[in-house]
Amino acid sequence: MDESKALQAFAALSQATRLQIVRLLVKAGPDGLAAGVIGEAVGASSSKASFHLSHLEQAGLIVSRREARSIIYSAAFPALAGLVEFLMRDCCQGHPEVCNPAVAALTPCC
Amino acid sequence: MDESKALQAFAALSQATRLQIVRLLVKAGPDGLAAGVIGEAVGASSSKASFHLSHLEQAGLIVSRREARSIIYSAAFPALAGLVEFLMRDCCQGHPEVCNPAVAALTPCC
DNA sequence: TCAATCTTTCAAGAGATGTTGAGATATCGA
DNA sequence: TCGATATCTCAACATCTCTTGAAAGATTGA
Repeated sequence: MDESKALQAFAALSQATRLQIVRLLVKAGPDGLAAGVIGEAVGASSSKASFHLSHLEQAGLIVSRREARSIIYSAAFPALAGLVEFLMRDCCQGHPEVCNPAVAALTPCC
Repeated sequence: MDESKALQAFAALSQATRLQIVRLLVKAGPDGLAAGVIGEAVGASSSKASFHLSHLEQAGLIVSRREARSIIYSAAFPALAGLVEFLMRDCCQGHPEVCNPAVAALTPCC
């Protein structure tokens, strides 16, 4: 993950509809959800949902695959992990206690 | 960390100068850096640096304290950890392997 | 092939955001 | 107090982003 990719990812996450979508797909897991289901879940028109889904895919935060008439989107977990790593890189510098909370925040779920 | 706070934080991180500043302060650790030093490090005028530092502080990602004539900014590590936790909340749903990379990304530094 | 379903693309308007330079505010040493 | 240093505030301008509705593209079952 380089700086320009991270910028793009943060920009993608800085919009209410898109953040809702990513969290929905993180919860949905690897199976993902169809575009129409996502749009309905976040209260967006098909055009609006498509616009934001493209934006997120372009940023590398989600991936898509076609399944019959539907397009299924799912979270790009490695990209999300890379984003976290990029943000906290070199965070300790001899003070492990300052970034330990970030690790602690993730461990309960895994 | 609630959704609107997370949105604000991601918006703050979605701008090149601001992302540079946060990473600089993450590396600098709890001691922080003076506004002037930060501005110079990222190649921003005093006005530009001040604008972005305010933005980041308003988003809760950095904190400031006055020290003589300087204002010292430092990373708000708990807020960064909260952001990570918000993004990955409920990520596993029976598939621990999908979010383990995010944890692995942070552990080497601590 | 035809009609139905699901999704994407396009253009235009409204609104939000970043940059700039000048000036204001706060602190300190003489 | 006065001048110097460090930082912030303000307004105007240019630019980017989001939303909307209509139309186009892809896929499937009859």
